[in-house]
Amino acid sequence: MNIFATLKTRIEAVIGALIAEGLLPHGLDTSKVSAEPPREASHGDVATNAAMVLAKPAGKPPKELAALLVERLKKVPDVTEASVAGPGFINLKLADEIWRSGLRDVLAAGSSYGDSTAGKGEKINVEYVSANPTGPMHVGHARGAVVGDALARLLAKAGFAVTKEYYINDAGGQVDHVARALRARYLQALGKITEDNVQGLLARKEIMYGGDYLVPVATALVARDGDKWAASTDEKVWIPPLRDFTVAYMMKMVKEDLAALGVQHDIFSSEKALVDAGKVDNALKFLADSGLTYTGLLEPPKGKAPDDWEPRPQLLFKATDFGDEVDRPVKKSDGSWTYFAGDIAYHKDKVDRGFNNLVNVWGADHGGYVKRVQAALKALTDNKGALDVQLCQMVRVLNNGEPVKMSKRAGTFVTLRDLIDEVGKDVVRFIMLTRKNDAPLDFDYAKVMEKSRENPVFYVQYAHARGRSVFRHAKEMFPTADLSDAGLAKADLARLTDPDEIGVLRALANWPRTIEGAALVHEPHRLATYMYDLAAQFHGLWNKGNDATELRFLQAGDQSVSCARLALVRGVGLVIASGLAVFGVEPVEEMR
RNA sequence: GCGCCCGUAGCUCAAUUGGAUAGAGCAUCUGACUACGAAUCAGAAGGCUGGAGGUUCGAGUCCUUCCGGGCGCGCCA
Repeated sequence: MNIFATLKTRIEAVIGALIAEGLLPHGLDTSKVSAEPPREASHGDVATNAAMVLAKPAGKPPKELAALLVERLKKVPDVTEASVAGPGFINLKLADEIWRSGLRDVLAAGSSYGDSTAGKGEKINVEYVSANPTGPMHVGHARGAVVGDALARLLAKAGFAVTKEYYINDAGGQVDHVARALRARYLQALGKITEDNVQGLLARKEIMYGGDYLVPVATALVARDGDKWAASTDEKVWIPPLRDFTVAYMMKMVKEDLAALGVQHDIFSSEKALVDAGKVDNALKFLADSGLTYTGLLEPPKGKAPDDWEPRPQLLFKATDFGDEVDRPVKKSDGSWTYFAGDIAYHKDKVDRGFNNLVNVWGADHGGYVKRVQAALKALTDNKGALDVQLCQMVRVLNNGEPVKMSKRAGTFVTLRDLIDEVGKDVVRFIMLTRKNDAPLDFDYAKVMEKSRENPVFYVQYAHARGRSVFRHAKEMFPTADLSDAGLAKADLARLTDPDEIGVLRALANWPRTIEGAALVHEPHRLATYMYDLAAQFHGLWNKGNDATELRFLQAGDQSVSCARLALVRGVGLVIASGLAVFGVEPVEEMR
């Protein structure tokens, strides 16, 4: 248990004692009582709002209640000072020893420090990337991939049973379009048509794909099937095999790209497989049986009616019963299922697999789609299921402030591979996690490689590398000392007395609650801020040793103090490393 | 026209989920290197949190409304 949770239970015990003595009413709800580090360090180590949230139900003015609590809190173990401040906050000061014992906890837990049981082992499904198998992955996919992957790792660290999932949209018209484009490249590869012919074909409205990336696919198809698909002009003959071929090829590319990013999914779910298994029909029958679908007409969108609008009866899902703006079509007017119908089936499938807690990571252009899927999930689970959709805003790729639009490799948009080639996997991952995902992000090649405080990746990695460097020196200086985590835990930590040293220990004690908080609200980027701040404190302490040499971590004549400080350095390194692990980033041993 | 997201220092962004005097970096100004790597650090200055109402002990955060920006808006996926 972390220090703040410990203090909270002790505060609750004090309240309980006051209730038992009849000084506070029975049945007092303490669920809103908090024990948090105050923003302002001068306010002490822990602040509680107990007096303020309990004042009304207890029928006492906040200040009076606070005074009562303060008297008792002063006697609580590890509390050295308690005082009332502002409107009724109670500020506690703790003995330095509690922070030192926190450091021992870090060393004992190692890389699992900060792990939480908040998730109670509950199953949660995180679906992310889910890029259509129609072409190479681009920057936008990269952001979704990193955010989803880090969120999944974060939730796992916070005690959830996480499944990482990818939904392959391999059933709709998009993949047919790619098949048509592939056919053009295929005929070209066979020498039957020229590049000009290809461009002519690709310019046709129904063929929206066909970048150069299809050329090797066509070559591979020729290698496998020869000219088997060249003769027939009937799409029905060649679309299915070409579609399957390209989907398989594209998914292989997608998986390679994701592997290069260090992203791995547990499950790949196929839309086509859902359709073929009849799950769409089943899901919609389920809704129909619940009386949640009907055949009706939709109003045209207000203020922006399409020119060719004409009302047509369609099968609609009663999304408005579950908080959506309008009812949503599940069948096209030709009677075939809409994409939404497939998505209903897919989410039903997730529910049937035991997930009531779902997270989807989507691009911001799908924002308009959120409510209807949430409505569908509520309908499918009798309002029990929860779906959180994390929307990722655009990434602007820049180089020294100049927009980069084209890929060097693919010649069209900036691909995920471009990013990795340019700056490396770890930098891509970290930078993608420095902003909350619903805010646009600038990704500047030059800036993210800069070696300065401006660049959070560098700054955090530098702190880690500096710590490792201290240990390299320590091994020479104290060749017989036990510098393992277990050995350092036995160091005389009472030698850590400088306010800035204690300050770093306080920061380490905040790691577990940072993890829990970030996991609960699905915001992995919070860890980036934490790591940056911890790095800043560490660099500050380091530099203090430049002037005050007695504060340097290593003191040649004093192994005892050196080991205490090495324990601190190691604690910082462990926490940074465990934060980077959530981000899927390797901590570096030294900067080069 | 409707819906969703966003609006915080000159710039780029935080802010413990409703907590106290809203914090960092950059830029500006002032300092610290015969170094456990100064690739860093210490300090100064910078704010009516887009505007106006409301909810309460307490609002950047929640509600209403307006202004400004982004995304989306029947049978595309």
